[in-house]
Amino acid sequence: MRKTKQLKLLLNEFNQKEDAISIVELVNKFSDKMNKTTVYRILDRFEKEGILHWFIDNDGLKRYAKNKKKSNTKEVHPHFLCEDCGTTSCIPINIKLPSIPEYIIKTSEHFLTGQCKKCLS
Amino acid sequence: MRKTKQLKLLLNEFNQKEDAISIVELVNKFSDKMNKTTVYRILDRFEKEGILHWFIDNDGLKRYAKNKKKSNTKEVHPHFLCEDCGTTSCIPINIKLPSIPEYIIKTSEHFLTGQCKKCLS
DNA sequence: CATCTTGTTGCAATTTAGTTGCATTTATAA
DNA sequence: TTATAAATGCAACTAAATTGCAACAAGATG
Repeated sequence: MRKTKQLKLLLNEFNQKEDAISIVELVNKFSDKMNKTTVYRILDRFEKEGILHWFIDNDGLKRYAKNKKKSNTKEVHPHFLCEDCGTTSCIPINIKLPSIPEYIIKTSEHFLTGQCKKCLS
Repeated sequence: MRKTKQLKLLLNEFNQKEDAISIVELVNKFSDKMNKTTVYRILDRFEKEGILHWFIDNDGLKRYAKNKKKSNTKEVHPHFLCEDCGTTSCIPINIKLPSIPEYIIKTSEHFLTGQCKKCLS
């Protein structure tokens, strides 16, 4: 991957905050810095490189978040949307893949909503 | 709710098969029987009546499935997409809401992929 | 340092899911 | 049978995401 200035801007964004960020949010934030197509493509590359992972949130919007360790396997942890502050974040707990009789489970997405610790304190 | 022929067609569809059906699928299947707007609106009514519930699948598509019992509260059970046969279904097990320290959990969506029992046997 | 190669970007056009307003139709209660 | 409110069809619209192609620029090579 070439270190273009657009790539650096996006990478920096994910290094600044831990939250999961929606593509729409990024496209708007950087609308004067880069084309929306570029945002989509860079995020796509980041995912393939194992830097980010993504999931579909409650609204059907795609969100990206940083991986803890570089890996190409999708991380298995819940994603949480706070109804109060609106931030979506990865919950750093290991969810054990549920075992269902007669099924083979390969991937698991867990999406939660409620109130986060910041908004409760 | 009036028993229109469009409503009966859709209701029949959900009575025929247990699987979760995407709106897109229904719009295509009944494109010569009713307008797509009608599909959206009838499904919306079914949900308000507690006949169906919905969730966003892996692709960001809205899917509807029958409720076991009539209720207006969202059911808490995992949804499963079989990679082989492509069907999405409700897994009839009770998922206990995960408890996360310092968080209040209100809703929980669990989306799984893998292979279903039909495809394994 | 200059130049070449190819990965990357911008732009415009397109696709697709989902929504809205309004005129018309139809289920059903009176 | 008729009135009326609910439901439908249609066309236009919004918004997310994708695609093709020409232009650009990172960084490797000489």
